[in-house]
Amino acid sequence: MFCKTSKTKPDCRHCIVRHISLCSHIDSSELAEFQTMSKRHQFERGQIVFEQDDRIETVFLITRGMAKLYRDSAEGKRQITGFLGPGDLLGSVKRSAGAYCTAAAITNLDVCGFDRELFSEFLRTHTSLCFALLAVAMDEIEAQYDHSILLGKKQSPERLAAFLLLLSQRWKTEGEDTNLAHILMSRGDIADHLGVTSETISRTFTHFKENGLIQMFDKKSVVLKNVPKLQHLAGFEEMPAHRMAIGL
Amino acid sequence: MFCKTSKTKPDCRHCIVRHISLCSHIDSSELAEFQTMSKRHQFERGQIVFEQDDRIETVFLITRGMAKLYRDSAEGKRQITGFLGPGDLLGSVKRSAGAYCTAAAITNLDVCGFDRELFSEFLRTHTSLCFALLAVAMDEIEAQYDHSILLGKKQSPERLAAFLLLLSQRWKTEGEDTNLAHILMSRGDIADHLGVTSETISRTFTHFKENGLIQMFDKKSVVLKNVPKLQHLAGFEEMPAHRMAIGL
DNA sequence: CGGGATGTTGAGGCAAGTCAATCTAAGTGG
DNA sequence: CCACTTAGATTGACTTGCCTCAACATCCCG
Repeated sequence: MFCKTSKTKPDCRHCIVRHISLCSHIDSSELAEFQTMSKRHQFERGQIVFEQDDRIETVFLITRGMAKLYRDSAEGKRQITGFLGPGDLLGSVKRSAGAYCTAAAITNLDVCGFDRELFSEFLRTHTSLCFALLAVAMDEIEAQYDHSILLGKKQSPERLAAFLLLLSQRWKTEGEDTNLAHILMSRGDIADHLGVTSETISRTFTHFKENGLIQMFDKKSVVLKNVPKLQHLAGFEEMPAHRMAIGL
Repeated sequence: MFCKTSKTKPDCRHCIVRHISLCSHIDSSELAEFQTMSKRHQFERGQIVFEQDDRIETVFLITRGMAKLYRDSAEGKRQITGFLGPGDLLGSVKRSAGAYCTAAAITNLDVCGFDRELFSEFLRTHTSLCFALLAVAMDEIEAQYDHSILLGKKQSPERLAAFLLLLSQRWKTEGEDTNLAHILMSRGDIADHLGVTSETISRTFTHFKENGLIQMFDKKSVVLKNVPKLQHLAGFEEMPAHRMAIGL
């Protein structure tokens, strides 16, 4: 794996994701032991963290930046199963077998790496953390259910509306206006996530602009001008809640 | 909940799903304690086990029959997130909040019911079971990834081929030919699972018959006549493995 | 043996895909 | 600093797979 490994020792106590990640379930007394297992890494924008069917040796906890998870089919089609940000967990604890997805950094990425075996062993001896991870995994299942509904039943405007609302809620920076969405991924990535083509994403964006639903200063930041209408389009009764995600 | 509760005491040691369910991770010494928590129930074909947004008080382990899990949207669209059979777990351990999906019996259904709180407590005190359930949850996430790929990128013949192969592998009865699939659900259910209409399912079935891919004695049982071609259509490099599923 | 539910087949329409031509933005090197 | 390159985004014209609506067939169960 070609990534920078930082020389600075990690300090879990003052970690930026201490309270928004799985680590919030590790109490102070056990934090020291947990910390000794971790190594900081960095990946550059575009770098592959691990490839589908690769054997997973390390699980990563993202502290900064964003990654995409995808699987390519034999015919060259790509489905992006999700995007992961700060506080999210990358890599399957369970399997010594191959990774299900490829993980790639879409921005520069800071992560905390744990040897999979050690992490797994830590889980087996710390029931509360294991239970917490189980809860995260179940949230992930529900999130995937949501995505199945989106892919199975919604048309493209509904899909993009749902995606924009989700973006604006997850990963919003402290104190920032809730109706601003930073689009860190390309149009093609959005398309591969929402099960449409990038052309359709483009057309839907302009359609939203023409109808005053959104406003765009540049291609990477969208202001949601009419949240209720977007929510109605998306079929959301309320705003999606922030959650910890996991990517396998 | 309107369901029959059996008078016969359950005997976990000789349970039909003892070795193909989560219970296989409970060793004999702890089985007695586990057994005292369980109550057998039966649901009739068509009965609702729990409704979406219902508070979950009981988790069920299916011992016989099949259930479907779905969520209805405000506009009356339905997405079936999965089908569950013997050995599969029904109901979220984690949440005291509402169920994500509605669960309905599509055949007569025998289940083992556990009080959610008790089950959750048992997990917190039995790390190996908790870890085993975590592994099941991660398998479920991967299965949902697969389904996202199906819904996001595949056309209807590919979808149906994948579904038939999955059906023939999961829930196959002992010693039965692997290329026979029992279709316990309706065409509409298949459609709502695969993100198409029931008409499209019908048309694709006849298309498969005309091309010698399958043969049907009646509407409920399909013989896979050309598994390699179906696999190629589905984009499967190998047959899907049996797994324990979980439905929330 | 009827009647309601479920499944099949046909005809026509439309949302989104495909292909292709621009437009834009971000580098890169002279 | 500007010309050149390249990747990504947008827009348009055409095509298509699936949906919709509707008619008909079949199954199941009292």
